[in-house]
Amino acid sequence: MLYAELAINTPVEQTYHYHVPDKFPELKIGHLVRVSFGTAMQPGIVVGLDDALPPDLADIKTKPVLQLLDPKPVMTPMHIDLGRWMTERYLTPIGQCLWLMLPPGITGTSQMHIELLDSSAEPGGALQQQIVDVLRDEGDMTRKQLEKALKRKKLQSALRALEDANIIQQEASLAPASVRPKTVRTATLLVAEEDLAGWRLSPSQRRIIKLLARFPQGLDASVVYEETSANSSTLKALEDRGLVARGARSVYRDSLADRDFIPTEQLDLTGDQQRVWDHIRQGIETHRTGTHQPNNGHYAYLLHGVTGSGKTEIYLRVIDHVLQQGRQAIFLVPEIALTPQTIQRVAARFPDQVAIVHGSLSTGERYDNWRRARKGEIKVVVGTRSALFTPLPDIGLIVLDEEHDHSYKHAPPFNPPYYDARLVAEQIAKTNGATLLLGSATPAMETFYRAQHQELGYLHLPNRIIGHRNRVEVQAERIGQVTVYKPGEGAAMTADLPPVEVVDMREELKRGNRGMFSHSLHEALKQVVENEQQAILLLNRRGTASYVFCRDCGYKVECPRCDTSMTYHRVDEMLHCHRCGYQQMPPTRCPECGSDRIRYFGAGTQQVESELKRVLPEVRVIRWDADTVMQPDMHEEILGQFVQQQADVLVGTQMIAKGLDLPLVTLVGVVSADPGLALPDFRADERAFQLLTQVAGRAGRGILGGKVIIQTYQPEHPSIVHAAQHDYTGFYAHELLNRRELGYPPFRRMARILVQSTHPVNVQREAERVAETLRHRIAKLQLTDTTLIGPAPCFYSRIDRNYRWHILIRSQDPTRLLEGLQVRSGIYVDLDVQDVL
DNA sequence: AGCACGCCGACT
DNA sequence: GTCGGCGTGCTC
Repeated sequence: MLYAELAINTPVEQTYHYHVPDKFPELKIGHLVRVSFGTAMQPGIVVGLDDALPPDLADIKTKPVLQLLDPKPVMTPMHIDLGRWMTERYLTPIGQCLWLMLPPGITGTSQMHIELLDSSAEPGGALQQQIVDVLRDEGDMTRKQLEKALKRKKLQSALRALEDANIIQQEASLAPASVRPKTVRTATLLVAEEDLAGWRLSPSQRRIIKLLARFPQGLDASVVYEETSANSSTLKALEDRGLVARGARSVYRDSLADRDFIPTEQLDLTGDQQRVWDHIRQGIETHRTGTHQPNNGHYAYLLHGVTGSGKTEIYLRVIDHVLQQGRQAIFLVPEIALTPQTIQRVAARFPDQVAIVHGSLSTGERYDNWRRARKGEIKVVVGTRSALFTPLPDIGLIVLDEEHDHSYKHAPPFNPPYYDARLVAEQIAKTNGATLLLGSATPAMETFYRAQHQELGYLHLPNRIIGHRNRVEVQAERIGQVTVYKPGEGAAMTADLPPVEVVDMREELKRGNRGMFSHSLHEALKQVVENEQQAILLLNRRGTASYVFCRDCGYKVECPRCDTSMTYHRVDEMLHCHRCGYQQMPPTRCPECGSDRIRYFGAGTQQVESELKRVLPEVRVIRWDADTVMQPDMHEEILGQFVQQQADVLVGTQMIAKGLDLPLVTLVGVVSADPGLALPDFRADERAFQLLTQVAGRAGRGILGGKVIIQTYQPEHPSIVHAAQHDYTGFYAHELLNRRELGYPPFRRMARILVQSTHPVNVQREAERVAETLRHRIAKLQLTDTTLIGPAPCFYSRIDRNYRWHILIRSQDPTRLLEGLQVRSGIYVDLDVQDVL
């Protein structure tokens, strides 16, 4: 007898064994099947096949595999191994780890159907009687429907009593998948056009025939309607007369299908790029020939390159190389909407081979991308962290661009496992003999540390490229200016990073300037506008909020669900909560004292815009932040407007610091660098440094050069000092000392237990209970290197009605402490925490 | 996650 | 005496 070991999507760590009836001779590892599990009907993934049961299960009687839900395996053995690895690393049940890799909607959920057997029954008990009445009036239904009809849950015991009395029967079934292949209607002409000479046909019927005659293979009905302005009844009429056959065609939902990318060729490499590329290529060759030592060998690299140093061209070269070997590549970016230029470049270099995978796709699009990838029809997947799990048959390369970005961490309020895409990518690379490239201008502390310790190959691109000498000269002539840049190696022109001026706002205050802009920044902005160049103004407002408050009594409008200040949005004239999305009308009178002197205060982009217009009345401004971007596609629109010089100044928050290439920007101003420096997060300084360095890199990417002005009240802060000097290694060395002293990553791992509850008392009690358990275990297991911080309220102490407490754990191996820990709902265990706010 | 089993208060 | 509360343990 053949037995299948299945992973079921339940919060249970173990797998379950079922026997395989003879009618499934083709059953393979990775197949999705339907089985009875407990009282439910569940989908399961085959993770093992064997002729015998494991010895400890020898005298168990197995249930059968009931159905094959997809003729093809839904994942490769590599992906199953990856799931097992995640189970161990993140202490998350195998089922949940594997389901993470499936497109949503591919399986339905278990449903309990209730059938009334004896409609004349008079059961004891009011509830039982109600159930019988409802079933008699409305017919058989599912458990969910019954709960809804009776407006109550907890029907368990009543239903069981009814079943015992043979009044009803309950049967579990698996609901059908909510996502399916899409089909479109087609039409094909069945006769020759000339044979219809004597037929009486309406004008629209004639138009259809005429059109279809040109396409003997048939056309999509939608095209027919569009071209002939006929409708389906006309087509139906033709079908009824036997002239046209209507059919259906299976299509892929493809969000890229109606976008054009102008194919581009490879660029010549600079000397630096050539060295990096040679290094990677040699690595791939050695790897493929098997002489490679996987553990200290460098199939995994940190590509450390300043902004504009040409990392993307390296990525494209490696992708191309891997595709030529017949393998596929995954290219991850932090956020699709914020990196349109990068995506554009990848899509243009590999036309018709790229799919884009991210969270805002419809389930249909995700399903179709997934199916195409599984069939080997996609060569390059570009996407956010979840794209890592695309079932490509033979992954040869994984790129993580801007690898320091925190969006590579999967974290609550999503479902576990709380994986780090950098580590998962490395695991895939390791098991699949693939190359891993982690690229950044400001690598995460952990990543650089690992590169220093030879766990990752270190590749460096220290120079910014402005362009080819020819192009630069042509451009300079056109603009009528001499470029400030110098020729580098080969044909490339390279540039120094822009000079950074740090303005001490305390001095400005002393000189009587109480405005938002220092004298320096004001002058620089004026210059930019006069010279018809462009500027970016960054508002670092991580962890800060603006206020709507009463001038008379000081009352502040707070979100009733989060206890954070609400922000006024001019777009819809509403107050918004940035944590949970709650909205309300702005008060016209103070709810506390009745005063009508309600004021809006805070360093929002709106305030920057108004102030800018006050000091430079002729300036044209575009704001780019979460308030102006209502839909995801507005990112590209805003960016497009700025690129086309419809504005002089782009004002925005963190998101403007990402990988934008804006050649006309000659000035970057950081309005205030200070928020974010004082946050209770051990990565706060690192984040601030990264943000400032990244945004500074936006200046002077064209031939015009540029400069950066950082306004701050803490000019001596290490994050600011080092960012101002573009000094990554200096910052790294300084921060590493801190981390070592405090036992933070990379010296120990940092785990976090987050406790959420709508009851402030419960949440504290629960957090203290968990902490007590942990202290107990630390003592019992003698985990001398493990220390707890907390329990304490989180920085964001309430989000969306939930009060939040946490416990932070510093440990060489938090797994030992946390494995087997009972976590009830509302408790989230994150073993590699990024954000601790 | 569901669901069954099991042991204690408030209802007929 | 039963209904139903949720604590504990199991699902091949």
